[in-house]
Amino acid sequence: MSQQPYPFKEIESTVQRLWKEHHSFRTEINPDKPKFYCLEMFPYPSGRIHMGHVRNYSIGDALARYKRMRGYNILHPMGWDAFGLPAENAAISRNIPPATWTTDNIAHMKEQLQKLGLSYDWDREVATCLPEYYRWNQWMFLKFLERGLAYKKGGLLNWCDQCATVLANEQVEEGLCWRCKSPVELRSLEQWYLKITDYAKELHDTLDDLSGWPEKVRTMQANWIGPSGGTRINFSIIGHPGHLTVFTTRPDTLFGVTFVTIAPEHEELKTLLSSSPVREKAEAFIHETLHKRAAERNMEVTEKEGMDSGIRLLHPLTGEEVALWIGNFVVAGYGTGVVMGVPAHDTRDFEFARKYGIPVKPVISNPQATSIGNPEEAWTGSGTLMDSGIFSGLSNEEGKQAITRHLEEKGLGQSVTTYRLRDWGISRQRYWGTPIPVIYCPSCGMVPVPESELPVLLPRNVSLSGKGGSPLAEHPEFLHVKCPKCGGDSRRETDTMDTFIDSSWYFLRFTDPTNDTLPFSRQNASHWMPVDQYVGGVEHAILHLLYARFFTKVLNDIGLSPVREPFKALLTQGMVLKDGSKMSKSKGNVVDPDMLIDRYGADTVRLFTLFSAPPDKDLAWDDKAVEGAFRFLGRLSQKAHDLLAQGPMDIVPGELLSPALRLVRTKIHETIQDVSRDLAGDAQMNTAIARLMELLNTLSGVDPQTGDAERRVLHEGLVTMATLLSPFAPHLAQHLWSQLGQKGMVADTAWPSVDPEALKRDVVAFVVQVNGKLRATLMLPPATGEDELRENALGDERIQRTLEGLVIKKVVYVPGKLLNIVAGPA
RNA sequence: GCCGGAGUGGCGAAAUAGGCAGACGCAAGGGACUUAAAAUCCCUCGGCCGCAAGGCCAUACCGGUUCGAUCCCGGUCUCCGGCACCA
Repeated sequence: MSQQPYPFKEIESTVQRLWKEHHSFRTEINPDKPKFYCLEMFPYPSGRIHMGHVRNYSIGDALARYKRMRGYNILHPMGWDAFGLPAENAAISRNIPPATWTTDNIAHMKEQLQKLGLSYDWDREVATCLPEYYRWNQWMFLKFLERGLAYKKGGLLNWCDQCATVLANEQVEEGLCWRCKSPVELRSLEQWYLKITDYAKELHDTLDDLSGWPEKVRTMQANWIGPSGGTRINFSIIGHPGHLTVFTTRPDTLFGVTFVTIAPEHEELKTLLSSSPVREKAEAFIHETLHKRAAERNMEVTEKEGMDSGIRLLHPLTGEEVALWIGNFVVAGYGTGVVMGVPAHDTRDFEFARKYGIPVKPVISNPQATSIGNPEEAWTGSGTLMDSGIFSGLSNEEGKQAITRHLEEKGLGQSVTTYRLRDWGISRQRYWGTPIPVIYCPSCGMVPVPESELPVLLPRNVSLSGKGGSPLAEHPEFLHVKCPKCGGDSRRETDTMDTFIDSSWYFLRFTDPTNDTLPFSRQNASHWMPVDQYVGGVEHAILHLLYARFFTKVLNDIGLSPVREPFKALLTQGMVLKDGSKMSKSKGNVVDPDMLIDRYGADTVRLFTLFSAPPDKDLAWDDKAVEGAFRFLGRLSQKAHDLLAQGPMDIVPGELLSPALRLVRTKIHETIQDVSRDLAGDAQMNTAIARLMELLNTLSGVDPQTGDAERRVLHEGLVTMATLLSPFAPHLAQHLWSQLGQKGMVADTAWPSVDPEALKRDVVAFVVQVNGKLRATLMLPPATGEDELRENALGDERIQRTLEGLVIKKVVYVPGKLLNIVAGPA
């Protein structure tokens, strides 16, 4: 038998042509089959695919192909998250229009993906930068506006000077811009928000129902939304009508309040200060604090600073006068932006009180305190209320409830749940995004663009300087427009939308990608939604997945989306590492997928990325280890060649096989069983592939030259191998399938089923232990009973030697598996 | 600080209704074929002791439950990830 090369290039191009001719992966709704929507996170068209993409899409494709063979009607689409900053940067540095840069990148990356042989229905391809897509962003924005879920507000915002744009809180990482890593500062600007906080409770509470999501991601989202149960308490203001409201999780410490602190940027502060004796000083302090804060954003914890505002409040229960301080440590956007200061029972308040000489009043007994008098630190544990009027003597848990109830009865407070989550700022002063469909009229004010005038097209001929400000404001034909209401001269909104909007509903568009009257029809979405399996990087665990859930809920509320949760199951794949860190251009440790495909073929690259680590773990790239996958496919290809070199053969039903060949058949069917089990549960593709390697190891012991029986068993083994391998290395699988005389496409073949006869073994290995330690393995029929097994074990020389001088005290028997003899000295 | 997750050979990793620890692959060593190399094939491959048969130790560490623990329970250490002046 001659040794043959593994002609992967020829195989892969032939098979890819075959798929194209057969339209193998075109999606058609088939009501006779259960549906399965398999989706991988669509890429940003940066120019070239990287190993992270290869891994993401290899995992998704294996699942889609497996489900297809399991008889599901598959939706497996792909598209492009095509708006974003890099296109503008490329335009500035290389003088190419963003649209051209993006389109070229898409063309190139599509070619790369096609070389991998992924089973996408390319007829459903979408690109978010096309008007056919982004007009629906605008349409949805108008729906949000109608429902009061989009609003414009001024305020201090995170500003990245480098990118010349506003960033959402979610896009600030340790004080740095998530994209360019330069420091973020605060700027006062007006911008559009989406009211995601209206959905905070549902987004949080329904996380429990997402049983197909990794625990890790659910926890991350829960922490991000950050619910916190507490009480709002009103403090009236001396010399002013109304009151200031604080939020606290410790109403039990209310009697320990010795001051109240307000955030420097709090909306009411300016008005209150008008009557303050230290107004000018306070305003200077506020100004200084806010600027310092922006500059020090990326520092760990800023030193606590504050000043007495001169304003005085009244304690709601004791009626005592309490000073209102302005403090740099109070977060304006959380709770009410005002906190009560209880230095005796809060470490921050304690630190602050010490620094400024504010009294400390303990109201919760500390069982660990060594002396009465001025404590050395805040006691934040539990204890009994003291010096708390009628509440003294209660435990602090009782105190929380009693004080809150009391405040509620008197109309001085209420029990509430606050969330850390804040509204989503979506305005961007950038060009390459969806124009916000709003017009400003001098007489009518803000006027939404009428639905019939959508899309508001993004003009092509815009000059980009990168110098800040919105580029669309420099484009007169875009900017100047007549008011839709009164026809007067007006201006368009020149901000564009955050690109996270684009990816917040693309999975719905895939169910109906060419619809030109709606973003998608409810009928098509009802058939395919929810996404049964979503696959992507864990870096999107919070932002993208939260926004997508939010959009799906809103679209459900307006009657469009048939579901409230978009993704039934989520698989977050690990990163691809090289030399211990993530592959990146800046580290110079990238491995180019094209080069690998050229050298080893797509099947090898796919197989290796799936084999080398479980999908959810990080994958350490190893150039040498790739060759293991390549060798496996080469040996498999060789084995098929060896068999076919023997010419055609007849099938003999019910043929009696030699014991050795029966064991080979057992292995074939065990492999079917094991691979099926690996893929059915948590997508253990690495072990599934290991089993296929084991099967080939077994098959390589069968020589087709020996006889017809050998050839027939080998044929069964290789046909089985082709079907089981098809999700992972689809080109070679199809090639073997055809070579072995099978009809049609292996991708459309039913997943093989186990022959229970083949699984039966004459003998199995029984483990014999003495005191829990393995001392012998006995090959006996699987049905061997306890007495018989015991007899055999005691007849074994090694067991006898071990038991010498010992008395048997007990024997444990596990049917079909094990015997443990417990023995000890007499 | 709070919340998650993970610690198994030289390396990537297997194995848990508690029952042979290290499947599969990489690397390494030895051998066959070859003028030679590549490719391929065969053997060895957690540590220690032993000529061998075999024995002892070993799943981060300490302890517990059990006939039996990588798996369950309690404690300790380390690493990774997320959030963080959130009241």
